[in-house]
Amino acid sequence: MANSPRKNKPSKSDGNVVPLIKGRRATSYDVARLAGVSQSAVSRCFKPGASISEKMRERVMNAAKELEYQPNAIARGLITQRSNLVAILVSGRLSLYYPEVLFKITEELAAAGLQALLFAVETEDDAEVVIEQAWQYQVDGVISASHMSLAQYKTLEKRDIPVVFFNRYLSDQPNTVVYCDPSEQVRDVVKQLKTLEHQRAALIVGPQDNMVSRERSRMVDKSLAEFGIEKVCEVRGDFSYESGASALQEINRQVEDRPTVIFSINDMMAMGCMDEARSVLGWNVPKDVSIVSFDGIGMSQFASYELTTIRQPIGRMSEAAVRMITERVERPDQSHEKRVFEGAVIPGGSIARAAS
Amino acid sequence: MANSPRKNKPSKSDGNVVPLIKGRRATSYDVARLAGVSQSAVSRCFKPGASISEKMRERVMNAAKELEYQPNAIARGLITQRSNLVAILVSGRLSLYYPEVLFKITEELAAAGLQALLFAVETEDDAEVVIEQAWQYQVDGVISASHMSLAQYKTLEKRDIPVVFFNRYLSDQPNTVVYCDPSEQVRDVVKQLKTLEHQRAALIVGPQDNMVSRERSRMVDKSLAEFGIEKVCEVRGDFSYESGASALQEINRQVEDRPTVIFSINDMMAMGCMDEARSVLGWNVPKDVSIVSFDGIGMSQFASYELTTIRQPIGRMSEAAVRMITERVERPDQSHEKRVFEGAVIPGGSIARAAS
DNA sequence: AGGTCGTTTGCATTCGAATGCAAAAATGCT
DNA sequence: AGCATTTTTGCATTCGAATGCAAACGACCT
Repeated sequence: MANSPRKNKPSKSDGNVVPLIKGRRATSYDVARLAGVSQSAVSRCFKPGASISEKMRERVMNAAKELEYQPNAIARGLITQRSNLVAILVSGRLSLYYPEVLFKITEELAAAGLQALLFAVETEDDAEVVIEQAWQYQVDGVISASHMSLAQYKTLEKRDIPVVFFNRYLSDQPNTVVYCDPSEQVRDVVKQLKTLEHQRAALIVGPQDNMVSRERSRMVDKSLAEFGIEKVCEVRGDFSYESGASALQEINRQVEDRPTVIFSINDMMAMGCMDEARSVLGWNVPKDVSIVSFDGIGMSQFASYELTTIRQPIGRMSEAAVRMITERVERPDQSHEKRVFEGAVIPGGSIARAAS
Repeated sequence: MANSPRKNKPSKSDGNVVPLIKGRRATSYDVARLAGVSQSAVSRCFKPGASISEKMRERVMNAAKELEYQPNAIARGLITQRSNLVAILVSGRLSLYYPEVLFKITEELAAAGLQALLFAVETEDDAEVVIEQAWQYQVDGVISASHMSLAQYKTLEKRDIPVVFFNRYLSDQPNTVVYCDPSEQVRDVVKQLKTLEHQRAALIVGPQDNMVSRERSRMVDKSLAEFGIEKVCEVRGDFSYESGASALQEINRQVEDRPTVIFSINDMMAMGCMDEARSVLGWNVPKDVSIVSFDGIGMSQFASYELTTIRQPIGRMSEAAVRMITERVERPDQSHEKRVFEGAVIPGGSIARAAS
């Protein structure tokens, strides 16, 4: 018999079709009934590579179009044990600096048939909550661009949810990471500063618990030592424009002999610092002091700033993150991997020969 | 009998518990078995307001904790017909200007027990695809901060999916909207410009199909007319910094008599314009030319720019959008509503008495 | 026509939680 | 204690699609 509308057929007599019962969306059963085939057939039509004859596919697809049928991803997820959802964990800060990253990642995920489930994480407690929520939604993977503790990571690992860290990683722990290592570029820049006769450097770093900040400052320290440039002080900011401005004041307070160059761990603080130098302290950048920073965000190249900065290839990094998560969703046994990209120096107008 | 592990009880004899079969997550049945209760009881424990005794709740919760049980939101969604997912449609542009909006919306949604499913929309064709995907995921609602055609909106409406437009709306169509109407502030600013003896204004607008741009330029035109300031030209940009810079060149080309004030439909172009004026044309802002813009994004207040701009209260707008979508998810018959916020003038240093 | 092999199709079951209904337990009242 | 009433609990079914298995079909060959 062609029509078994539901398991228990309520009325076997009527074969007339209600196109779309007001308020209820069409299911595969509705399509099957209209096309006069089984529900399995409908299901198979929407699964690429399934065994279906051309004739049947056409019949089903016509019925599907008529009823505006689209398979229910929720029901599919339940039976296949694959939600096709990927959790994206972002903190306010990151999304502020790299809006493009989010957009790019979403786009790329969609191209791979995955959806981005966005989670806002500000504190470590947030992360706790968010990880449970992601687990409830059966996400197939996590891209983490926010803070995550080792315990939290272990939880995800135990639950067999692959995690890709974006621009951070857990040390002493095998994990999958997209990262930018600008140490070569730092060395290049410092070398250049040496030839420009710089002698004293100040450093503006980010929050203590931030890994990117720690790594970058380590690189700066190392290269300064190598080329014999003295580090006169180090002050801490929170990555924001305002904190860059006050960092400069702090530097000015701590050091009697003005540094010849200031390194900022990110562009935003560098911009705050530069503006403060020019409009409050009345220093000329780069004549009185040079500024170098990290990130290469769009506005660092605005004519008012033209920072000399070390860019991260975030487009390629986003791509890599998505590729890595999809690979691991397909094959959960995939081994861990670190993809480390080089930075690139954007030569701007913010460095010059040291003032004598 | 206490233990019926599945519908067809395979072994009624054994009561010993496998804590967590490797690789399989605990289900409500597992918890029920461990606690020695029915699956329904477990389900009720996780539903606020359900009829459950204190004693039972405790027993179940202990078992749940032991098994690290969290209800499966996918399965729940299937039976309740509520996914608790809200689609957020963003275009690259918007997310670039208001990264905070996304973050804020996600946070607020989470507070209301909803999750943000992010979709990247660049073209109208993207919107088509995205709407189908959202439909597949049974989203309970849509917040649209990107382009959407009338037909696309009608599709969603027919499917009973509530839509909240963020900073845009469909005219001649009842719809639910969060919007900013800065006409009062435009008038105030123009009035002030009049007292500063400005006579000639140029206008930098955005893409033709962009509603916000059209509305804002309409307001500017109206106020200029009211106060008798001549509009000497109008050039088109694409909201980007670069296009603001080239817009200024275009203005300079088109008009022999330099305008006394330039209106830019958004901050980003205003910044491009300002930089171009200062560093390429060698004009002094605000002495030679004043600049006024819209948005009030963070960097418009950086010391290098200090734009006089008309801010949108995006924090409150994000909140309102979330409130409105949750209301409509709870009660789909809720009538349409427009929430219009006022703008706020941020008095910056980019305007001055007109050059004579 | 009959037989073999490969392809299509349908049947029945499954995923995990929610819920209407009825049975059971707890409570209140005389 | 006995009965009425309320609260708790369990049973059985449901949501919508996917899939292993077996039956039906078709193509091809002798």
